[in-house]
Amino acid sequence: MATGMQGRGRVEAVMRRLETALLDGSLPAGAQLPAERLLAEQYGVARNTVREAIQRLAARGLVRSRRGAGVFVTDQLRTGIASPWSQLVADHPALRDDILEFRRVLEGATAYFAAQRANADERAHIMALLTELEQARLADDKHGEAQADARLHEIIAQASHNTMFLHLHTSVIGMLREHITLNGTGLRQQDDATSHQLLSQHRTVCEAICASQPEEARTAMQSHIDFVRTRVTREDG
Amino acid sequence: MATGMQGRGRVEAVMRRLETALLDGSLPAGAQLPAERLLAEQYGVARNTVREAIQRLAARGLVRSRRGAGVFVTDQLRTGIASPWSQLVADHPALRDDILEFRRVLEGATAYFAAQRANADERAHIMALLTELEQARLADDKHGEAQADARLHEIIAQASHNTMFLHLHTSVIGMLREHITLNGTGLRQQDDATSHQLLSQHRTVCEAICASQPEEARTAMQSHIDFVRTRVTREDG
DNA sequence: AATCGCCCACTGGTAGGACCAATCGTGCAT
DNA sequence: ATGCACGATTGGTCCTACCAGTGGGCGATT
Repeated sequence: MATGMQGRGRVEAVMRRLETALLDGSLPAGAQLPAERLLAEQYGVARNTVREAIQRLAARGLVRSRRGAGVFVTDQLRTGIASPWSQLVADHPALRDDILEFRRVLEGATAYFAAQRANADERAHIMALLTELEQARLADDKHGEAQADARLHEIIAQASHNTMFLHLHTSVIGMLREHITLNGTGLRQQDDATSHQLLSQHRTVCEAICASQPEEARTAMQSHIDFVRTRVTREDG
Repeated sequence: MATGMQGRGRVEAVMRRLETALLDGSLPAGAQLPAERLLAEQYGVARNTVREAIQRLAARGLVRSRRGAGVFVTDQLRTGIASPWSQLVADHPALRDDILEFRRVLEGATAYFAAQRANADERAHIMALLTELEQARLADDKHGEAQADARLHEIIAQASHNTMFLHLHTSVIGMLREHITLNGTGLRQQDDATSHQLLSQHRTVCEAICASQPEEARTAMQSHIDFVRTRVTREDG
């Protein structure tokens, strides 16, 4: 053993060394790691240990290994740390269906209670966001459209005046959005027809909420989610 | 090799299988995974492969391994969604209303999907727990009654075949139960009349589920939650 | 000489063995 | 009944061997 690496947690020790190399720039993005056999010899550990350390880094998206070629550093340091769910969502497409199914129930109930309890300010805010969404669509601003969409659902969750719905909304839907932006499996509203339908659905939901019609708000929101679901489930990996 | 696991990505295949077990509840939080040697034999792969898969799960915080003891499932999936709540619900009892309102929606939908998708085993399990609940009541076994009640709701959540409902159930409802038992604000069934009504409600829910009547199951479950809500909100402070 | 194609060294991926060290239940001795 | 020692079990590490893509270099072809 060339190095003074102690017996407790050799895998973690190797992983930390590699992490350090990633952070201090000695292993920049795109670089190729030394061969596993070489790393094992350099660190004075077995190749198994090196492999397990690399597996842990790969699980966090820091490196990516290609059989026959080598292990390469990704640029995931910028994209931030993903929650444990996002990886699960990526690996298990069935989970996406479950989430969308849950979202249908959750957002339906959220719209229901929002229609029941939204105050004047919140209604005004909702309508403002709706017009903002409308203008973003007219301006063909996809990014602003998505942003306004997110904020609209957010304020509706807030208007439900239920902490559970609000928090679950931000965490679950945020998780789903994270997955979408990470993997690029966008339900992308590239075509104008889809975009227009989405806008129309949003308008129906908002009007129902502002007219204090809970049942209508729920069914409108659920129809909206159903529409999104049809757009997202037909592809898949 | 025992299983038909192809040569491409055996580590990932093992990891997915374990993830699936984590998601569908067959490996609940705190449970111990089978021994690595056993998993290797079961999956028809080398122990190295199993270890590397476990390392990847450990890197995401889904499991934690203790030398000499075993590999254990963490509650990362639950805390990822429900983390700040257990403290908040203790500090702000008003949240309980929000939780009960949410629970009404959640368990209603859970019963709905359970009635839609429960298989024969799960239906049998549900009915078995129902009779168990019945006998616990006849024996005046309050503790056993509460236990059977919890397990009944749990298996219903499992029968919904939606991982989101299952995990939210175990986290949110579990948290609520914990809070209830801790603070002693037991809604429960001091008087026989209440206990009898609860049992009757449970029977209605179970029968609707086993008869594949989603709408009836949902309304029955929501009536049940409403009943619980009236019993819990009038007391305490 | 330029180009194409094959081959082999190198890479990660998997297998299966052996041994060490921490843990925990069991049964014996007190 | 209590406490201690032992051993079976488990994860941690090491080793060797072999399989399977990758890619570059070398030779044959044009």
